[in-house]
Amino acid sequence: MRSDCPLNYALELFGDKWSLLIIRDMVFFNKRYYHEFLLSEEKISTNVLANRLLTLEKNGFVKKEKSLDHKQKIIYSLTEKGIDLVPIIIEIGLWSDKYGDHIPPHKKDFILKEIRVNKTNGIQTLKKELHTAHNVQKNTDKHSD
Amino acid sequence: MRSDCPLNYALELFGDKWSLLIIRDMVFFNKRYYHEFLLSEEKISTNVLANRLLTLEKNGFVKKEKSLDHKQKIIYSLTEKGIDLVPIIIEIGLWSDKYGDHIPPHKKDFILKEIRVNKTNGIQTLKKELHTAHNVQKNTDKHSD
DNA sequence: CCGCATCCCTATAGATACTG
DNA sequence: CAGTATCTATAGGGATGCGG
Repeated sequence: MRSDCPLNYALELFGDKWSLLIIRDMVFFNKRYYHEFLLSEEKISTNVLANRLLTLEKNGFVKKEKSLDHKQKIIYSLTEKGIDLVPIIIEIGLWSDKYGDHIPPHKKDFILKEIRVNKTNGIQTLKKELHTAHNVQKNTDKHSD
Repeated sequence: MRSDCPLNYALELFGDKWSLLIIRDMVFFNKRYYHEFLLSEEKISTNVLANRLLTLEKNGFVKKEKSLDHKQKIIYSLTEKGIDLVPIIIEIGLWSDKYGDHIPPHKKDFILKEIRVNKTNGIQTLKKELHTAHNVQKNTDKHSD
């Protein structure tokens, strides 16, 4: 660690170019499988994805388990610590909404929709949803590539 | 750009290990001079600092001007776009407050104090302060190294 | 198939010494 | 003072291999 500043602490844990995108995929697009993350439009490469998932797990943001039906499949899900990154993602989304003039409006929907939900129900609703997400199979929202 | 996701957009602009720390130094510790940034406890090196300040300026987060009294000195200050990163920093601070158990409590003060100010007066107060910061010489808060 | 691991190569980040 | 120059280290892309 470079310092014990709280901001620096966070940046060293998830302040890279990929971690929050993986969290985004899990929270907003219900992705849970390795190959699903590979399909995102940022085109993460396999070695980087494997490395990020490992360090995210090591640092307690993500947990791994084997699928009950297909035992060769691995399910990634968020811990509470990981879900608690959502308010940060939302603030970033608000900032991008203000300054990312070139961003197609429909691309902002997933995050702006979450802001509305968050304002009325709070992040608790999201936590409940995500904590059951690996038990109950949900219709996976299409990630609009 | 890897994609036009709003989150990715933001990450490509300031999602590195240094940019937000420089913003932190400007917002919370009133730093404005090149050498002041070098003194921060994370020990940024000169080339990285120069590079970050340049790209932060290019991307409209920071503006440069020459000091009126000492013309060889360059003053860095935040634009509105840069100040609007504060809510993001605050959310990160809240997260670190929850999960950074080992962080010395007094290290959290600068950000928790800002949260209180933000909740009562909002970020507007901060904006007014910072917009006059390069005109009115303020007692520079010591960055607690 | 699925989830990586490995290898190779390039690009960017960063430490240190030095300069206009 | 505010950076460059130079060199080194790490991150990352792409292809491929490999165990379960």
